[in-house]
Amino acid sequence: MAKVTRDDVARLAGTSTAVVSYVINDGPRPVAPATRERVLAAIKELGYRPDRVAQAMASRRTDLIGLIVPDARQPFFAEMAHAVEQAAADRGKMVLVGNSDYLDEREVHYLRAFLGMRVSGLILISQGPSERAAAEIEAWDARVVLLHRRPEAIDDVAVVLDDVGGAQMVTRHLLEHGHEYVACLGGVESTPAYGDPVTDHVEGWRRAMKEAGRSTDGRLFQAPYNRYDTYRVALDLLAGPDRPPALVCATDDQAIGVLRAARELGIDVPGELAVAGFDDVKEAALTDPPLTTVGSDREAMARAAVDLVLDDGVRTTGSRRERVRQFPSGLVVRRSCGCGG
Amino acid sequence: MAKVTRDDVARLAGTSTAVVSYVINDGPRPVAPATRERVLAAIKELGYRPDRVAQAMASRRTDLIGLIVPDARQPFFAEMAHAVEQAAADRGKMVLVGNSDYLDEREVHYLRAFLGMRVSGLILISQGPSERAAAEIEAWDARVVLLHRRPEAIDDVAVVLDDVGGAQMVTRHLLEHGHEYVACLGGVESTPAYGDPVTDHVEGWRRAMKEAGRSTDGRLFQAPYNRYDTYRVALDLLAGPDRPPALVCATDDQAIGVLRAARELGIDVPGELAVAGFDDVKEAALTDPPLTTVGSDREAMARAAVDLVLDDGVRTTGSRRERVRQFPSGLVVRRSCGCGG
DNA sequence: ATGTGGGATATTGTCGATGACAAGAAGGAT
DNA sequence: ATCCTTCTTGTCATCGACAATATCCCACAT
Repeated sequence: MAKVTRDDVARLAGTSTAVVSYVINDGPRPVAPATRERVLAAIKELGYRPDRVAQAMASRRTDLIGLIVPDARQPFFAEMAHAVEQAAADRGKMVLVGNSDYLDEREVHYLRAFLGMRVSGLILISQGPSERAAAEIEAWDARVVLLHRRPEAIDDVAVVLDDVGGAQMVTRHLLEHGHEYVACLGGVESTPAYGDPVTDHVEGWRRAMKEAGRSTDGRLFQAPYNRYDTYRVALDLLAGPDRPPALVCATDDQAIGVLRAARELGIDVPGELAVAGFDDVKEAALTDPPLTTVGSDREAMARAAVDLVLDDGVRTTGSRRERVRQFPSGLVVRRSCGCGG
Repeated sequence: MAKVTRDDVARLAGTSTAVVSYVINDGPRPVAPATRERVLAAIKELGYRPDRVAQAMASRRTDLIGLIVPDARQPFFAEMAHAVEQAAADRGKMVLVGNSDYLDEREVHYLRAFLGMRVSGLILISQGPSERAAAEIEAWDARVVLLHRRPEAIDDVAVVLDDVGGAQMVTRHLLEHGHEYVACLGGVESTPAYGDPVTDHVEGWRRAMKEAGRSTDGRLFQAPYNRYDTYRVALDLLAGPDRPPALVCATDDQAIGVLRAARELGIDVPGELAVAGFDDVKEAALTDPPLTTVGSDREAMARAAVDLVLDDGVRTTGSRRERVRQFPSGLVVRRSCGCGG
């Protein structure tokens, strides 16, 4: 079956090709109702679908938004990606998702690929220092909005959470339960990265500990960002001689790994070990015990990111601070901290 | 910064535009080494990136593969999507992922969108009867490979698992543990769909029960395909008067919901209730107890799907049967069935 | 010298739409 | 009737690359 083009439609409708275009994306010129009907009928009869590639070519636009995440298999990113898709769909845009797999190289790869596809904007949940990504963005003069994480190298508009405040909040909460101290499970990055949520979580924990007059020395542990590796790390940590009485994790996924390890070792949560996570992924409500964590309005953040990337104000001037849109985080109390029952 | 086009490169390198193309995708004509060097230098100096849209326009090809899944937030689909991405990357293709959210309308939406973007092929993990999808595929004369599920309406090449055999296998295994009978937790579809894995799982369970001389009457239950809803359904099911001694679930995600409900109710697994899932998602190894399930070589299936969609033989003739590539499933024994410890 | 073969490079039509601009038609005012 | 408006519709250059075809250049055989 040969491809149906706009010319075929025009021929059948007895009009010019321009009119067909006018009907399709109503504008830029008005079309007489009768003509419109004929064109519509022809389109339906032939089963014509405009070729998006050609449209993009001619109009120099697309209704695509690129979204790059570290790993869409992780619940948090999956949920965030879904929220972005929804927000984009509400504005008639489609989202292309790329997984960087926490690799600089793949991040740049997708950046290039998406930009080459002329996406109308890019939302980036970055990883690592991202200097190469920054260079790429610069080279293309691309519209980019950073989401969730804000690498120092990339100076674009960002939509982030109050990570420090959130972590401080949970830590305080755990402290209020009367634990002698609260340990922290952070990430594995060697160099604490500026603008990194996990780094901020650690900072929040530090502040809460300090204001409570507790020392943080030797109480910060590290684990990868996924439940599987964290599970292994936690087995050691919890089986060791100085198991902390309470532990705040930088992400829910890590907390889930910890919970699993605790069960394996027969450690009662929250009786013998209080645990808290961060992110409030859907699954946090279904762990055993349900996980106390820090939540945010993910839909609102996704919407903000989409709006920023599509509307003005993205490449506005202003200090770095002013170009960051920070959302509040809220404590989600469940049972893993020792509350309720 | 104005966009750098191929013409700019040609000008700087002092050659014609065609030569630049020849260098970029070496061919179809040879280029003298010296010239190639000059072109390469010019490309680097200008930071030139070929415009993918224009390339697609002119060459009538893209290196894109569309993948439509019901919901990428579910572990199984997320893992499958990842495997497809890997397989595609190995062949130099990029994957575009769309979520149908189990809606016919969105399935067609993505089908249209991807086809309009001239993807070189489509891999479809379909849902529902998909008549509209079938019509769309027909209209575009698209290269489609069905993965995981094979709706009756769409008669394309398919890559599937031996779902019946797998379910039969686990059911037998549970039966061998000496349970009086094994109940089954299937999906919620009103009309059992042809080519649907879950329907096949139920069929496998039925066969295993029959060959063991057990009745299946009143022993088939239903729940949605995700852990959250299944958790609620399971609370009722397990708290009821005739709780089954063993339960095979149509998916791991459901089994995880069941496990959670059992814990909530204080029912020991596998002591008081043996549980098995299907899919062997990564998480199955980390549940408590670890989940006995049915696995498959996901990478091989993804590779097969990608190969089929890119190579010949896709629209080959042959009976429906012959155009289905079925992979074997294998029992993954862990502890939720009562084995080991 | 002249012809010739073939590798390297240039020219150009094409893909399928968009949208600026030109042009045509219809209706109103003078 | 003639001339403007105003509303619709048609023409065509354009987007940025590909690739078929044409052309050039030069070594080599005759």
